[in-house]
Amino acid sequence: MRKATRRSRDTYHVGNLAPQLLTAARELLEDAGPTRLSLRAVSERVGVSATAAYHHFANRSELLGHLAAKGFRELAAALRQPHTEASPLQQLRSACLIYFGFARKSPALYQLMFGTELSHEDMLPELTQARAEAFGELRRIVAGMRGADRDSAETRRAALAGWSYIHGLASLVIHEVMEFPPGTSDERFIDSTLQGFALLFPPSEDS
Amino acid sequence: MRKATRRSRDTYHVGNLAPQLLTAARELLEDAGPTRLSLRAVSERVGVSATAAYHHFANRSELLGHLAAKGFRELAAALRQPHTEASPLQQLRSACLIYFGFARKSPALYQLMFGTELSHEDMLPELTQARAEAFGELRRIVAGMRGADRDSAETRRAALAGWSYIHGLASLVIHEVMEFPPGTSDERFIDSTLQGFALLFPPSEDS
DNA sequence: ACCTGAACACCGTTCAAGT
DNA sequence: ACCTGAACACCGTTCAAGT
Repeated sequence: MRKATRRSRDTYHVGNLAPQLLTAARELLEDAGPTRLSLRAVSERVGVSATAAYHHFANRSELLGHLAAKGFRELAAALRQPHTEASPLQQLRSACLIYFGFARKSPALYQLMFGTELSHEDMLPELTQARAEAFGELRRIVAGMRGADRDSAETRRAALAGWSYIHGLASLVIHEVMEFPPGTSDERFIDSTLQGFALLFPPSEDS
Repeated sequence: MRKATRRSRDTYHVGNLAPQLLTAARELLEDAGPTRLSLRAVSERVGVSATAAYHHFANRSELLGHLAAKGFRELAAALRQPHTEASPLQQLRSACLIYFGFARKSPALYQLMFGTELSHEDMLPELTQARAEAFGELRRIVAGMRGADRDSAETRRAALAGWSYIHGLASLVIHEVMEFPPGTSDERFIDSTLQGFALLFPPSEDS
């Protein structure tokens, strides 16, 4: 007989509850958004009591922090492409596309990574490091473009400028502040705004 | 005798509850952050019942929407400076400083304006318009810099690129993704990242 | 017209208790 | 060691009722 009830004992003391909670949270994240993602809903999805999570995470913030850290690691991995021997501008374009695509594919995760939900007080070391790793990839790309040292102050500045630009653009689009032009590809959109920059910083044509 | 109790009847039927709620919300916003700002706390601060707000706003989202709209109007006003007859780059620098200063002075308001808390479904027309107004100021500034038409496609692209950059930079700083270098002025910081851009887009020095 | 109080369905989090 | 259930202090929101 033994009906498989909802509160199945299959998930009692399984031993790997933490990763299960994380993947459940990740699944719910894109539907609920980072603000409305609730610990209770995550627990219920796994089939576990509402308080079980507290034996694996200090609180909701910490679970979210692990989720964000995973996001930064994925972003870093996506950016860790082979050195294509293309022109500097092509490399910049390519990195922008990867970054922009990541944000567009997982907007809620991206919002979590860069948003208000992360309690900045007790930051997970894991998260701080994953974030630094992602920024490191940006520096590596920029250094390659310029044929310069990855850790020089100039490269850092250039990478921060690039990061600001692409993060701002992705942010404006996924928060629907700017409408993403319907019927346009990511490629065309990135190219268009990259052109916009050239207009903003005229390559010393007159004067 | 007539003690002035907390639930004072002074605030019963005053007639201007809506603006009072708005200013109370604005006051609480920077302490609580956009995510944790609660309608109940706002009502309590005004000295009114928890449900009174529903006679003036459809729900929490709408109140937040009005707050954000006010923020965009303030930002637009700050940007609406007289045309200083300076070099294009000086004008860009000046606009960036104003924008960056706004975000740094009211980080929670800025996060609300560009964040997840705004239910994008039923957007207030007021908010959409105030936002467009702010972007209009950016376009005006960029058009002035380039000596071009404010509504041309090129100016729009350049303005969007500029907006992406400064929004990204402000966003990274106020969300504490990038540490704002301690002991540095906004001026120095903006100049430094603006230089970073020059490095990213080399002014055609070598072929 | 404008506001209140009780009520409902949610939250995060704690704590004693169970296995 | 790992999980549960009851409980607490919060939420947003509704609705009938008061002025």
